[in-house]
Amino acid sequence: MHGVNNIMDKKRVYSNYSKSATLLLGKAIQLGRKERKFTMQELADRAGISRGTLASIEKGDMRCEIGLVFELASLVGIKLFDADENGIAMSIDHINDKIALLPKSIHPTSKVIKDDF
Amino acid sequence: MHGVNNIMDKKRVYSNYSKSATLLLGKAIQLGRKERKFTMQELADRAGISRGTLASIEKGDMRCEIGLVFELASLVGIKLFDADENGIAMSIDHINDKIALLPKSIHPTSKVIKDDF
DNA sequence: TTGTTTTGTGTAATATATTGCGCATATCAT
DNA sequence: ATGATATGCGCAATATATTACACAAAACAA
Repeated sequence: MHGVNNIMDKKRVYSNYSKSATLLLGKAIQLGRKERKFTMQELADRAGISRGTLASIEKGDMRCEIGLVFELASLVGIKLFDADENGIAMSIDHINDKIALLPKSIHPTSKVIKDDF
Repeated sequence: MHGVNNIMDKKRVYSNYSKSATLLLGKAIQLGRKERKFTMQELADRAGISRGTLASIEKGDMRCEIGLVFELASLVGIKLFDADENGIAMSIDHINDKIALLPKSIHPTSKVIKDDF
């Protein structure tokens, strides 16, 4: 059960930026689906999810699994990240390289050093 | 409870593309966090989530809420959608305009018309 | 090295998402 | 207009994520 009334149901707070991003992605999925003449049921079946979940995602629901959203985006041909020919795997390596150059754990005293320039 | 053994725990299937995208985003969040000298606990507190969830997200867990992932990305300064790229980077209004031009519901017979060119 | 803090990992309890269903409404093809 | 299908939405049951906690190991500062 949720709260005693609907007002108490929401727990988290999201920034407008991430809300817009989620809504945009949902709308893009809906657009891609319609461009390809997929029924909500058809696309949901292809993604292995229920029609209701697809509806939530297209409406920009923040609480859906990121895996489902990205999978749907992939199914309707949305390029999630602008990557070069080698794809995003290469970007992951690149990010790993940059992470390797940073300290593996962050300690409180090291915070001061950063912002002096 | 999950399955009797770990083999049965996984239920969904994801494409390599969306797996890479999720991992890339998690790594980018980790990189942004370290660049800003944030402890995992600090960033988790700012996002209002637990340290364990942040760890899952940074590892590229597909089953986390998209709202949390996007919120974290926003907190460490990741631009989720490049403004003028052709991928997802359309405005919500623009996408709504394009959706309005398409039929509001998809019917089976209309499917044939699409793929003739 | 020594002490301190971060990080990695696992667990049970709780919170929440997802599902499958039914029904009403809207939309489309004819 | 009529029939057929898609969509919107609410519900209870189930599946899953998230949390809080504890512990060990690794990383860092001095």
